Amino acid sequence: MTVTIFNTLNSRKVPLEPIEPGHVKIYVCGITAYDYCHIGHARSALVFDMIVGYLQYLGLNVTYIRNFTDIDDKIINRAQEQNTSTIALSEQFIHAFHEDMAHLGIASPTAEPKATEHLPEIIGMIQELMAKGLAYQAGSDVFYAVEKFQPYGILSGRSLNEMKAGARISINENKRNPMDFALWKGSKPGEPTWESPWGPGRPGWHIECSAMSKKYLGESFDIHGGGKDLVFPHHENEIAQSQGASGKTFVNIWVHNGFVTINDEKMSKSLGNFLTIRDLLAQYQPEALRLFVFSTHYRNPLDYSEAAMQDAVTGLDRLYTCLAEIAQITASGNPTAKPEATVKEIEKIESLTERFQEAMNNDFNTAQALGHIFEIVKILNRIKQALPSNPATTDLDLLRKASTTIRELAGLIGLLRQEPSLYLNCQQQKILAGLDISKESIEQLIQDRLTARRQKDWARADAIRGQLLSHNIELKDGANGTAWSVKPG
RNA sequence: GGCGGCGUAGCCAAGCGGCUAAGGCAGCGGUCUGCAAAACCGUUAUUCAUCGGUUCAAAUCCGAUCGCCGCCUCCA
Repeated sequence: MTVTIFNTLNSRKVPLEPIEPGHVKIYVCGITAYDYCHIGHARSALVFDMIVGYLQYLGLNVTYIRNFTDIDDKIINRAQEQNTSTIALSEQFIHAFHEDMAHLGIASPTAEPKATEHLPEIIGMIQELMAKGLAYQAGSDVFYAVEKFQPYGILSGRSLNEMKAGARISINENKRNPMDFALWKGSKPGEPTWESPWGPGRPGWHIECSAMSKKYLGESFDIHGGGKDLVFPHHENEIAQSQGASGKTFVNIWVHNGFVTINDEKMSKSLGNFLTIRDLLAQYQPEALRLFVFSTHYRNPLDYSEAAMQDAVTGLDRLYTCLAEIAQITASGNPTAKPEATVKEIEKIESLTERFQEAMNNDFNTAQALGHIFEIVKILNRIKQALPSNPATTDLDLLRKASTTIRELAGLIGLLRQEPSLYLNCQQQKILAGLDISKESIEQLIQDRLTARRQKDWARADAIRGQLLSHNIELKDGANGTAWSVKPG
């Protein structure tokens, strides 16, 4: 079975058929490096990390390019505000980005080219476009003549006429058509500049991706990705540039991930609901974020809320708890005992890999794939709970094998990569750090309560339990004494 | 105004022509417990925004209506 992917170009799921058999080439628009990355950037990075990882799992060779925009208006403005250079600023945030990616457990792409390191390629492509009559110089700027590129609008499904009707086009006297966009911008005083045939200036935003994708992946390649907001104008313009220059199909499949909202509002600094990856990871495990992100299909909108994250944390704990408990089973197994697992359950468990792949092959349906995993966890828990003291060998084998499979598959989307018992311990440790009561006091109170319980002084025992609960400490009386944990939320 | 998307249980979310409408969270019932908590099990939509239509068959296709959202300006 082959992978099918939703293609923005024709709004259809299409089979992935690499141009070069067995080798997938993918380009994803990365960040503009002028600030810390937010949860929306995280989603995009996670989604393409998942896609690349899954394709590799299928045995495909993947060349994955993700660029940095390290020169543009926002960077120039921010650098001026902070009295620093554009280079220093972009370097700072590229570094921060790498840190964030590492914390999220995102694998490095094959290459991460920067716009400023590809000026010769950029200038070369602009010259090519001018030679073909697709671009023109106006003053110190160079513009792309969108009317000259017949398919303009093919990706975003709009025609130039429709767009002209819209009132939101910036007016620029130098443009022949208001929709024309800058390939090269003549620099104003104080701005970083590069020499060019049109005088000192800098590249427009879109041309860098055309130039760099060509350099690293060739004139035609398999997948181009990015956030939904990049469809127009960025990706539309890339098509105009690359296809205009080469005369060949630029990209076969366009993949766009949906947006992240916060409490149903678009993230924006003015609304004060701007959440950076750092903010988030200060509070939650990276894997909890992944579970949250991948619980929704990548093309659908994703609404962030504390409650949603808490759900993800709870879900992750559930998965790890199941694995940890299976790992703790020490029984060696009775070859003649009657198995607990039913035929139906065994079938479900054994078809997990197949069903997981089926979901993933269908436009990377991680939500469904995760659903399959949770379903198996439920079955494993049932079997585990029903196990007698001397359990059947077949049951133990089944549990252990399934456990391995679950970790393998979940690992493909970056989940359950930690040792289950370590994960659970770590959760506890982290929580401990935030307590307003010391570990010693907790344990002393537990001892006091134990004494009371021995004397069957239930009133006192319950009072102590209530006291600890007021500090958010929950007690769990078990066969091996009393354990405690911090109440979530 | 133009283009596109969405509306499935209390919440989140798969399913996109035909097996019992996945799964998670919360709730409830149970096991356990001195009582709890935790853990685990079980359970929770005759119905998929509304109204029509196509079909032997629709949450899934078509049309209309209502309600959300995104893009059209920098944006993942």
